Amino acid sequence: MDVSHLLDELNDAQREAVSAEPGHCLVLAGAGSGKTRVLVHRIAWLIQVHHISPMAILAVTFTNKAAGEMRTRICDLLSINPDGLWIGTFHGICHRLLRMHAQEAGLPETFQILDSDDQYRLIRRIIKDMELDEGEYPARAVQGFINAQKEAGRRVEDIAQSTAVYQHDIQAKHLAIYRQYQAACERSGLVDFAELLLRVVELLRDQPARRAYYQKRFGHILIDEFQDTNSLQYALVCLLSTDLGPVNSPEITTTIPRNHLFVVGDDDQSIYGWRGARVENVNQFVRDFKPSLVRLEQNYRSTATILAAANHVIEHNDDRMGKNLWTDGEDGEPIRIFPAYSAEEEAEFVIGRIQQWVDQGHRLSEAAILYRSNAQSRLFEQTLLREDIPYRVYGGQRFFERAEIKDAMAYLRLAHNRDDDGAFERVINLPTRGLGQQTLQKIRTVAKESDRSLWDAVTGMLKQSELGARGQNAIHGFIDIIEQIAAHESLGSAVKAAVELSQLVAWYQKKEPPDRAESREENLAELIRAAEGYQQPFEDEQAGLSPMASFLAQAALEAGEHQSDRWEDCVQLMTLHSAKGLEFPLVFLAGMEEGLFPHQKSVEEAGRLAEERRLCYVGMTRAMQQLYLTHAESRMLHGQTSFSAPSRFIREIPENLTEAIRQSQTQSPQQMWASPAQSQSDFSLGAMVRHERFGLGMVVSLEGQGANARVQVNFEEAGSKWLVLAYANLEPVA
DNA sequence: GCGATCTGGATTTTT
DNA sequence: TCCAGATCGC
Repeated sequence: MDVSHLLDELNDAQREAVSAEPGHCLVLAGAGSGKTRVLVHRIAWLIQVHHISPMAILAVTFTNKAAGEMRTRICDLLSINPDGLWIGTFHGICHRLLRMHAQEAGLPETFQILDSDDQYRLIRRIIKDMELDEGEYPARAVQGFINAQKEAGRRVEDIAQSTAVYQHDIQAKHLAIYRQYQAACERSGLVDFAELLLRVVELLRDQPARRAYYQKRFGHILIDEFQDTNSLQYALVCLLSTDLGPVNSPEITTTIPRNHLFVVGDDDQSIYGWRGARVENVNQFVRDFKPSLVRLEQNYRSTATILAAANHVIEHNDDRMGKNLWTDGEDGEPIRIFPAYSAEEEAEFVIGRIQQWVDQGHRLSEAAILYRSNAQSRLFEQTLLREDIPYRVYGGQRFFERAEIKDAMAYLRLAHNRDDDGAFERVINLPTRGLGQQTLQKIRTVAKESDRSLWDAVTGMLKQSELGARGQNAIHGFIDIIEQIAAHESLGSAVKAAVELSQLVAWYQKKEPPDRAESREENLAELIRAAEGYQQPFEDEQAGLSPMASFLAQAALEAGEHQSDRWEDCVQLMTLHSAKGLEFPLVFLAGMEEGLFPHQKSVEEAGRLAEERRLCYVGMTRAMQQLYLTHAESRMLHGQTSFSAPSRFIREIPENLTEAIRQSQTQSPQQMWASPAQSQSDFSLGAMVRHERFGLGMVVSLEGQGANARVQVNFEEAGSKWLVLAYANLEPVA
């Protein structure tokens, strides 16, 4: 078979990776270096050249989107549908394994997935039930604690046994909540996201035969975005590998042919440390598996100037694996830096430049405005709205996260599994059917005392007539609805029944303004349509899942699009985090200010600056042709005007790669930072200073050093305002 | 059960 | 400033 097409369009490094000999391989893939292409071609290479069965290949990604894209591209490349090939997210794959081995993993066959929102609600409920102070034990923090424990592979028992730290009251309480939470999950047959992974890790760890089976089956394991893996995911990879001595008993490993890991990642693009991702896993992988190493450094996206600038910024980080992006393309235009007086002016400037871009015959959708935090989108949106320019904001609520969808889904969940207490709590009185807190509390108490689910408890209480007449009626009605939904055979009609019988639409119409209610109604209609057209994945069917179970799992695992992607031509607005993996001809990094980016919290907490810098690197490398960095001297933050110096990341770009749009201030940002004249020693209490905009003022206090240095000034000309400023924005007056 | 009012907190996000 | 969540009064 002619396989030249698999290598023809690749550069040397890509070719080296795709055709790497059996053994482990680590591909360090810089931004825009064609990493997905390498993964896809590698899989095709394994199938067509090494005649590996698709069944023996496991490809893991981080998002459903990436998994879908990879599948499509493989289909295109091979022009066959590689059935049996496992491509999915860590969670998707673990879900699949648990469906196949529910019993062995200690789960009921009907187990359902608890998404973050469900998890949060459940934890809050438990904290309330335990009569703990919600101020002292915020559910969010406890949720973080529990997930962190699970991600470290720690069960309640593991922690309870490990001594000292958990003797303190707070930790002991956290642990107690964890215990209650886990018990509640088990009673209801619910599995949270971390649990999906942990159960599989435990299954493979404790059952050598199973482990051996999958080690043998998956001869080739490919993992994307390895820098984003957490401890649990790393543990899973180790368990699936035949090579990691300590976890495998010799009698088993010797009988299994060696399997191969192909890992792709970029330590410079690790931006999810705050949610448990461990860049260290990349180095750990090198130590544990001694892979061959391929660097993809040729960039096909950005101009040489943009790459040079990004390289300079990222070089300020230590502990890199080292990589230098290059291109054989053109130098392109300089990085443009705009110092705005205010955030409003920044927005106007950015949108002005976008209009110019369009006037030059380009498309709106080629322009992206990237920012550090979501709140920054507001001003841009206002300005775009005023100028009547269409735009799209990424992020926000996704389809299956919408309240009305979750409501309807709770009816379905309950119809599917009566023990789902989370679902019960959510809709037992929604729409309100006259059940008060008292009745509800009574039901909870009974359930708790008899260690039964709420559904069991309430049906029991009905039989014993332990409820008031009104409550009795209400609950009868509710039970009736659930039973009716459950009686439907097809998924589509069950969902339709859930939406109709629940009378959610009427409820929202009564409760909310017409436009809001209308959108909810549309979403519910969309839900029915989605259910009616739902095609159960082959694997789910194979695993013996009912369409309903599979639909519910899908909804939790894949929350759907943020917005219906109307393919309109519009400006793209998103956070730097959401921009990862995307590219745009024209990119604005807005709000490049100390305190905002790098964010204050990351500056304060030791060791978090490097990740901010990587985020900057990610942002810069999104740009194909033009890159603007803008910062505002003043902006409204939490209802107060605050003043900030330009971001240190601007300073880290050599001046010869940049062009200052306005030399309004005394110096360019680079000079502001570099100039020895602008240091604390040049200011003293009571000294007079001048500010470009606020005029003459007097120094009333001084604090901080370097980037965080601030001086408080009383500006008499500006109506005796006391403003806190960066030194760099002030000029001493003799 | 629900609207009006008060309060506190405000990176980043996928599964 | 702006939002969500808690609290209060009917």
